[in-house]
Amino acid sequence: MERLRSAPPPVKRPAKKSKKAVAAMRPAEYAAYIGRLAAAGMVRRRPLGRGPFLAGFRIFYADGDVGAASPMTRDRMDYLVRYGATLVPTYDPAHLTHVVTTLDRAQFARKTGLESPRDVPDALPVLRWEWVKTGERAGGLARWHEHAAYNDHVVFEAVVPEGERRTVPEACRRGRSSSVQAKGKAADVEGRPDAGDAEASRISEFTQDRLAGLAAEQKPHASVQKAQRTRGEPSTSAATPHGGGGAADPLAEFYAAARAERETELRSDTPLRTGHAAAAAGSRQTGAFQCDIVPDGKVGTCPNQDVIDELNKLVKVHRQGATREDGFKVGAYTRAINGIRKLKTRIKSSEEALAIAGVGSKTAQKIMEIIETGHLRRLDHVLTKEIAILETFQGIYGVGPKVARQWLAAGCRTLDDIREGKHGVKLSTAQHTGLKYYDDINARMPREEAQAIFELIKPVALSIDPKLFVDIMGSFRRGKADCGDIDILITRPTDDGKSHIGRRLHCKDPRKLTTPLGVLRRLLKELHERGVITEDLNVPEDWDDLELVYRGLCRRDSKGLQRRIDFLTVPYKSRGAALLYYTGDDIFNRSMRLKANKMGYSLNQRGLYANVIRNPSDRRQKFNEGVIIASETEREIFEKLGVPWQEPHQRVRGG
DNA sequence: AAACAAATGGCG
DNA sequence: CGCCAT
DNA sequence: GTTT
Ligand SMILES: Cc1cn([C@H]2C[C@H](O)[C@@H](COP(=O)(O)OP(=O)(O)OP(=O)(O)O)O2)c(=O)[nH]c1=O
Ligand SMILES: [Mg+2]
Repeated sequence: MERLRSAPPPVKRPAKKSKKAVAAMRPAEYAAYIGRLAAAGMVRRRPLGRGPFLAGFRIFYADGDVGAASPMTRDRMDYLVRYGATLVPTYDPAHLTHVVTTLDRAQFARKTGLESPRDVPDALPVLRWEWVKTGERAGGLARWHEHAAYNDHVVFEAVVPEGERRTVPEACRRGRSSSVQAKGKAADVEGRPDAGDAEASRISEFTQDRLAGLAAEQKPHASVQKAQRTRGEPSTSAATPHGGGGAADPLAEFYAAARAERETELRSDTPLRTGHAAAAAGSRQTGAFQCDIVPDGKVGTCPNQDVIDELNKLVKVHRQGATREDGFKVGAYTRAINGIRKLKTRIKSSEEALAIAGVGSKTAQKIMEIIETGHLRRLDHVLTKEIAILETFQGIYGVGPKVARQWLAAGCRTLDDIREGKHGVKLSTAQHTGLKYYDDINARMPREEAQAIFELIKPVALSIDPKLFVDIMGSFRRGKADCGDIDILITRPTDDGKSHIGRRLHCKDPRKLTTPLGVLRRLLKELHERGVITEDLNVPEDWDDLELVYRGLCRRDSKGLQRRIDFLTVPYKSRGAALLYYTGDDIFNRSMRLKANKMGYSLNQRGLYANVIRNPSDRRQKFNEGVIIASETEREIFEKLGVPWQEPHQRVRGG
């Protein structure tokens, strides 16, 4: 979704309509209107540092407005025009180069009069709004297929030429080669004139009747400003109501408002639930939080395992899909599978299937097909070789969906292709190590081996500083019989005024430090020398920080496989939150954090924070950090969240 | 018809 | 920043 | 894809 709301009123000078008249316009009318303004040179066309990256594009923007165009729709239309696009007010494929939409399939079909997005001409891309916003990035507009609105209508652009291809993103990259956008486009694009100086040509390119030169390329723009915003900080001042002059805390009234809101919800409590749980669950669509439900610990073989197996293949497929729809389907099928897993009897009818939470009519049908035939025929079409290849590539540490798709698109099919650097593939250092030990890293180890390796490490740590707390977390702490890696947490009490990095913050005298280099640095050095740690993947850069993360490989002895190992060091005050985080599992953590979020809190590996103000239109975005209310013990955090205490082995929510 | 949303850090 | 990792 |  859109994150910023920084755009000033886009339209400068009215020979125009009154505000009221504008507000009453329907989307198509507004599109035509703003087109006329643009034609008259009355739209400021290049507001920011980037060039008119939409120059020459003829875009139909389809939003869900019923009557008048909403402010957001107008905003976005303004934006499109401002960056050089020509808005086409109706769905008219012959005169379009792009369709941009926020609609789901059904809405889109209704709006365009088509049966389905499949019926859009093959060369005409239908893209999400997010694609437009990528034009502001350093790398310029993203490739179409990465932002396809619907997974059955994905338009690919021409393959990036050798020289352009990259394995690892380059931050300072400016424009894009023209061939990126050149081919595979609507037929009317061929042989368009080069837009030359986009700036100059734009003046005469606006009329809707004329087909503007399409692929006006962004030329490398000398003065692209580099975003300097600090991570996690709000980029707007939307939360400061009155300029926030000299007040101690400009957000004070928002704290009060947030608190009041929470308390209101608390009063409308259901007796069945604890106050906080109800407050949080009240606004929620899919009911309770997973972390609230303590698993009964019973294990039995599932009578519908075959169904689950087939549906999981569908999850695999959609996991590799790049669209938003795919993302939601992954979630939807996963929820359905969780529902099915709870059943103690074999599903016998579609009615029975439909009764399962998370199973709707489509999934119920699929379930019955599996029950009756043992197989889901749809999988024959969607579970392709390409899916398997993408999964193989993503098995390399440091390779995610983007790089995997890039390699596939470039023509790579096997790990040997990657090893041989075919098609211009380049590897980062971590990827290189990941490929070298591909099989080792992807194997899980018996918990006994994790234990044994840990016992090589712990004494070394304690010999550096006997007051350290050192323990294995992750799946090992949850009691799993096999572990994907070893997760080690390190901290140290400060009752003697020292910490696991010594006292360097308060004491400059190196002779008084407990550990001259900091525990972790000394420990890693020692373990390298002993041959326990064999490769680094990710080494902390600022060793002065109390919170450090290390990732690498290790092995029990020269005959052992290479195993992934992670270290996390934290301030002693954070130990409860860190324990909670690092014990997981990941799904459990997300559930706890989601609940915290909905309660007006925020939970991370440092603690539980209250009075967190979030952006109402994007709840993931925080306006402030909040004030810490729990961090020293796990139990305290459970209590404040109203989650029943659960031992590590009970905190399993994922497969 | 709209919602569905963890939170953080390192690399290049 | 965008990607990848936990 | 499902739920509200
Ligand atoms: C991967 C991941 C882990 N975590 C937390 C919870 C995990 O238990 C902890 C360690 O991460 P992992 O080592 O990736 O997970 P794990 O130890 O639970 O399972 P495995 O046996 O496969 O190693 O970090 C998250 O909070 N979010 C994540 O996305
Ligand atoms: Mg682990």
